[in-house]
Amino acid sequence: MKAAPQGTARRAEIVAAAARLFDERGYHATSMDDIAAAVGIKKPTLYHHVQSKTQIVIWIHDELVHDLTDRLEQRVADKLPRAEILLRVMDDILGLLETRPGHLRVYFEHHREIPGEEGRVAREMRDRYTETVRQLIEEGAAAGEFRVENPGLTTFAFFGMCNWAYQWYRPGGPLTHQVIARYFWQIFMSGIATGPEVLEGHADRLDV
Amino acid sequence: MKAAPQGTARRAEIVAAAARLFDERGYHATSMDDIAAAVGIKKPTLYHHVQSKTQIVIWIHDELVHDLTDRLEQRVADKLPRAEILLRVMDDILGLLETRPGHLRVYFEHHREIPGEEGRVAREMRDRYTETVRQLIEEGAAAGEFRVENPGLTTFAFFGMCNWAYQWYRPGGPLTHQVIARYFWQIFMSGIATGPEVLEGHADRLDV
DNA sequence: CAACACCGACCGACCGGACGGTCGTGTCGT
DNA sequence: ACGACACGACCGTCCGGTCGGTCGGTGTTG
Repeated sequence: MKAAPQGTARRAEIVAAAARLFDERGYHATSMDDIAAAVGIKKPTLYHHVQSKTQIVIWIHDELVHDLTDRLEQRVADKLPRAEILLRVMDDILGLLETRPGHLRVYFEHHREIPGEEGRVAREMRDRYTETVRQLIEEGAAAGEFRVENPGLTTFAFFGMCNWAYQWYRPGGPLTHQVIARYFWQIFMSGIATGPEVLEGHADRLDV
Repeated sequence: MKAAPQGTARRAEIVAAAARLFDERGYHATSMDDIAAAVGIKKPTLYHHVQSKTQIVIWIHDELVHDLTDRLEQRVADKLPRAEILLRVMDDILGLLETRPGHLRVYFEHHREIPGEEGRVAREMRDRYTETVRQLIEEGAAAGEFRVENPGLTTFAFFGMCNWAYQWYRPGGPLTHQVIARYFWQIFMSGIATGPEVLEGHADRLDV
């Protein structure tokens, strides 16, 4: 049971500061003292607002996963074209790198640190998100929109493109997340080969 | 009575065990005691073979980056078709998930823990690898093989697909890394859309 | 072939420091 | 006078790393 959303401003501040520090220095290289200092308070005061370090990770994780899930399910409910939903999913994820800096790294690299029941729930939420996209792709294939042999693998390729961005994307660059999302979506939809002749010949023997 | 493996063998054993533990439990959740136990020795003996925990990370990192770089540059020197080199790069990376389990996670998530000069060199090696692929893509574009507006972004999309695999791929599944590499390469080259009509209409207003 | 020096692999016990977390207390605004 | 917010001082633990020493094998020397 959690306290009712009371010190919401402080809490948001703490989550944002922690996520940024975790992103920059790494989770284990960031002490509770560091987080407190970043918010302008001392450690015991930080513990007045927060139960544990793990709880901050859980907050970061939950904020992200709810944000993403809400948007995705709204679009599915609105019955947007499948290809467009995929485009927007990419944009959602890339956009988070600007609106919630640091959150994605925690989400991808530290979700395993959430123990017990809360960890189970957290991982369930991510699976649900992935599964929704997988179904979208599968339905698109059944409808003849997509050429998909293995929906699971295709989903992994899809998420790989945009999820990987947390490793290199930094806000403030020349390209907005909207532009990047559109670009990746184009590749995912149409590929980069100019013609079939580019693909011929080298299909065999990957073993050597 | 059992003949203790000597010198380099021990070192390889340590690197392999450490990488596997780092992958399973996380780097910071794995103590030097754990690593020692996994090799069947005690901590002081481990330190007889190893300078520091950081050094193990460096070893893991270097093994991987040299392995990848050697293969890639050999293929460039052999003047294989560019599309085929890309296919093989994907297969190299996916293959490492089997031949060097755990190494990729350390490579991606903990390279920032290598400090000072050695960290600089390590990061230079990765950049060189990425840059080689980027040039390959750029040349392919100039040669009319690939349709590429932004080679840098295209490279990120390419690596995203295969690098992300360390998050979900587990050896022993129904699909070999060769099959997955081919599959991802197909998507990267040709996309999944069955026709241009799938792409039309939803190109504007990503802002909302 | 003994006596001895040397050496690499090995380990029990220990150190120093960092870090997550707590306690008791003070200080406001209401 | 009460709760929310703040803090200095402190605790227990864990962990990277070290110290001093044992053991067994391998020359080397008379």
